[in-house]
Amino acid sequence: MDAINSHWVGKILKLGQDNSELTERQGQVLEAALNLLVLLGDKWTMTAVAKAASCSKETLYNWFGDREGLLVATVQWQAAKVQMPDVDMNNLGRAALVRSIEQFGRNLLRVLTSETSVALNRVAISRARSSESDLGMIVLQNGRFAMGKRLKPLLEAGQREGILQFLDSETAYRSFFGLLLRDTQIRLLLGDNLTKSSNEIKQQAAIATGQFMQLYGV
Amino acid sequence: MDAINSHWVGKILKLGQDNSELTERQGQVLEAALNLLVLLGDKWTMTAVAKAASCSKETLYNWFGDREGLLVATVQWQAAKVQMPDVDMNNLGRAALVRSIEQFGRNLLRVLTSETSVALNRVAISRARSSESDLGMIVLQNGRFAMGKRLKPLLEAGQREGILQFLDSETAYRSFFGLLLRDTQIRLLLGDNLTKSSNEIKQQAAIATGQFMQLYGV
DNA sequence: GCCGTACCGTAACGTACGGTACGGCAAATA
DNA sequence: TATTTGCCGTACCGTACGTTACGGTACGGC
Repeated sequence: MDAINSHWVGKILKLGQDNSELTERQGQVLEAALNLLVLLGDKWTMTAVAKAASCSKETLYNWFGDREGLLVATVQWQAAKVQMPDVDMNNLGRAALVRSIEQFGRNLLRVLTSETSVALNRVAISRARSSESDLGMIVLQNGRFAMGKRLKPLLEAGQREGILQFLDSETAYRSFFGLLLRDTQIRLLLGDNLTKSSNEIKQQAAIATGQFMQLYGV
Repeated sequence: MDAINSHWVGKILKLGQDNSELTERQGQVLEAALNLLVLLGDKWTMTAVAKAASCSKETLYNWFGDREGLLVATVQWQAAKVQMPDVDMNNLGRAALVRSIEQFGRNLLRVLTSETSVALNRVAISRARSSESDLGMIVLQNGRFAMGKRLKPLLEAGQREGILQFLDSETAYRSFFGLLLRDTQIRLLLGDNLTKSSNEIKQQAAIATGQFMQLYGV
């Protein structure tokens, strides 16, 4: 594939994390592609996307280059939709800190157990080795790492206030992640039927937060 | 696929967990298939297996039925090789209990971060939705659940001795799993380069055990 | 009105791969 | 020795899917 002269390469590369360059129609196509990814999993195909989006395959290739490009654009389209609310950093008493962490945990758990996230992680994992564009890293960047960037300042603030204690916030975050998810994510990925009601998510976030405070509270 | 009259079905179904029915030559083929799975990932193909094992495709189909059957047999072949040592249930003082848990954690962490485990989980995840034989469940059964069967009696003994306290051992096990692995497994699956040295594994198992005792010790 | 551009629908191409068929050969069986 | 069996190597078939090509339509600019 001679990518040098292709008119779409610039667009793909420029896309980066945000999708401000996308037209409304392109967004519709990506939305259809995303839904189909959740629906079909590894049977997701260019023809199917074209049909579902009511567009021609030629358009898909013009806009996104190839299958991998469409996949990446679809993943980023979803990533841009998931915006974690900023955590509340004001009036950091212990109770407020706990509330913020717990709130964060609820969001993280809700996102990572959603059908969409599971489907996206599945496809990224299945292509983790062979993919040129390293879809796995994109998913990690937009999921696991982006979350860390949100939570860690809160944890560090908690440490400054003398409420928390740890050597580095990265490790503390990883602990919280483990307490929160346990084996949930891998079981979902493997097809285990762990349906998490909104209530269970709330409860699990509360438990994890309590355990986290027990380990890292002063 | 008309499986009713196929002469191999009985063999496949009888296999179950153990592979006592396999001839030595069949074991060699599965070993080659396993190595190739680690090496090729989703590019694992019947032709490649036949070539690597120096056998004909026809033989593969005669022995294992179809691609899925060979995949399942390969996974079970690996599962039979990984035997967790039984945990030491005697003289259960607190120190001995902690030592046993930590030892268990080391093994679990070593297995689940191995290239083989990652490759197997990858292929099971990528086929989680479409697979007729539910490869994901087989992997879970032989990995996550089999481990639980080993650790839980130990935890329950610890509770009887008044060293540990929890509502049910399943939840306690899930907590330990989370503390031990954190985000390690998902990151490995997604292609993140987390090389765990034997020393780091030891250290991480110690940390997780300490935290587990902090949460569930009396 | 005419041209270029963008897009849709669909057909066609190339290839990779799951699955099958068959010839040959060597060991077991009779 | 003659026959059957089990397996290797390889050629082959059918199909699915990524990718390309092309005819047809809508539309904005000159």
